[in-house]
Amino acid sequence: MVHGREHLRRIPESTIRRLPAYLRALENLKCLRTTSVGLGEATGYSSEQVRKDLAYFGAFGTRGVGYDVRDLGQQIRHILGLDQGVRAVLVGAGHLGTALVRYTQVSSGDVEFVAMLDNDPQVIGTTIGGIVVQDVRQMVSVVKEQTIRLAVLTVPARAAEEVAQDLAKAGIGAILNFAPVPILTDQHPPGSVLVQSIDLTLELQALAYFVSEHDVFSPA
Amino acid sequence: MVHGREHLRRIPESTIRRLPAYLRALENLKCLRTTSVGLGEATGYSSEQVRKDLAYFGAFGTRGVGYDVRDLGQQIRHILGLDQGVRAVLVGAGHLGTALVRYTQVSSGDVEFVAMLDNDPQVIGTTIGGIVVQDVRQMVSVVKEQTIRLAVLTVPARAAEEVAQDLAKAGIGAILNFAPVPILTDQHPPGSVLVQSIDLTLELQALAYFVSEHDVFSPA
DNA sequence: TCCTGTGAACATTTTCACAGCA
DNA sequence: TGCTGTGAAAATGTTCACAGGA
Repeated sequence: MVHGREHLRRIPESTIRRLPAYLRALENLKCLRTTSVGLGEATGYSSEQVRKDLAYFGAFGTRGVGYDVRDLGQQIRHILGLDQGVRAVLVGAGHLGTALVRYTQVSSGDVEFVAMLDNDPQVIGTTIGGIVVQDVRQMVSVVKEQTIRLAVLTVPARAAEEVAQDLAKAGIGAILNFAPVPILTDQHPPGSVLVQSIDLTLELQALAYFVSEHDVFSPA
Repeated sequence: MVHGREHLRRIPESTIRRLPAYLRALENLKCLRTTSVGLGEATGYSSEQVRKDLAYFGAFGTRGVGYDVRDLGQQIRHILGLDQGVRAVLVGAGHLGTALVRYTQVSSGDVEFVAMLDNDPQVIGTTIGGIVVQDVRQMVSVVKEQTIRLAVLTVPARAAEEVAQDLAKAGIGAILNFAPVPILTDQHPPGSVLVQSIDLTLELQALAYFVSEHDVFSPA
């Protein structure tokens, strides 16, 4: 017989990936209450999707009324673990890395970059967005000492795998990889480090398919 | 009765999104032939997935042997429409936009940025990565005259929706949106412009969930 | 024998439809 | 009555298992 955690049905990954969008929509709302329809319109998802996603974690709404904006925001922040504060490190302080750090400092609360690393002596020691760039050879100790759980990787493709393996050894929890190459494809055990890759080239090439009007089955 | 295009079963979107990864893997291969297992290892997908994806478009392999690297590359390039050349425009020549253009000039063939736009008089007229930044007010004519089908949007959130609507009016096919806000959520007709959003803040917040060890069901 | 191509089984995700509570 | 919460149905995507040609 089941007891305790009846709620612990597996949460779909796709649900988790939508929660931050709901959170942002709530933060942008001026009013005190909203509905699943309202949240759906603000995020581009369907109202059923919103209700189902939220219901995985409990009954946050009031039937006939809707959701309390402030309370639901706190709930989602708690679910995501943002209420604990999340520390991140950027590895590769080139143009892209610099832009990304500046960018998140403006728009994202709750996840904070606490360190930047590079291997270029010209860059090490400079301050970018209020953070002093350190030598990438310090990476393992920086990650361990500051208990950093998230890494954003903006190093050249040739360096990505080695850096990723070192991050794994340092005990990082997840890597957001911008290098145009798959990393950590054979982990032991698999999945101990979560890798999420964003690859501009691949995204653009996929979009090319959808905008091209040619016949795919005509001879190459 | 069905005749002609028997092959025109619907292609899964997820298949399309993997094709560029296969293409890159093929381009990095030194040898003349490979197999679905080889392509799987190079991309991180399963060999069954590779075979199924490719088989949607025809029989490109040879049983018992595998795939011809050069030929399969050409086939995928053709399927994606890359063999026609794809022109893209960047809107928002700030730090992030600049980094992205430089980045793709290095790593991505076949999709080419042919124009950059901004609204800052200080930036308009400057040359970035060999491209002269033009006034964003020229956008519609630039897109139409150069028959640009892809746009990358790196403008501030408050400007994103307006720019996106203008891009839609100009007849753009797809937008890769980096602004932290949903765009074109109510199109008429829906789906005439394909929108793909990449939102660093949302990605980081989602990863926060997977790396946090707290109990989601404990009180907030 | 080797590796592709593919129907069938399985898994996941989304949408539908409505019961149930304020 | 209005809007949430939720099983059931539908759609989508992945893995399995093997038939079949080189």
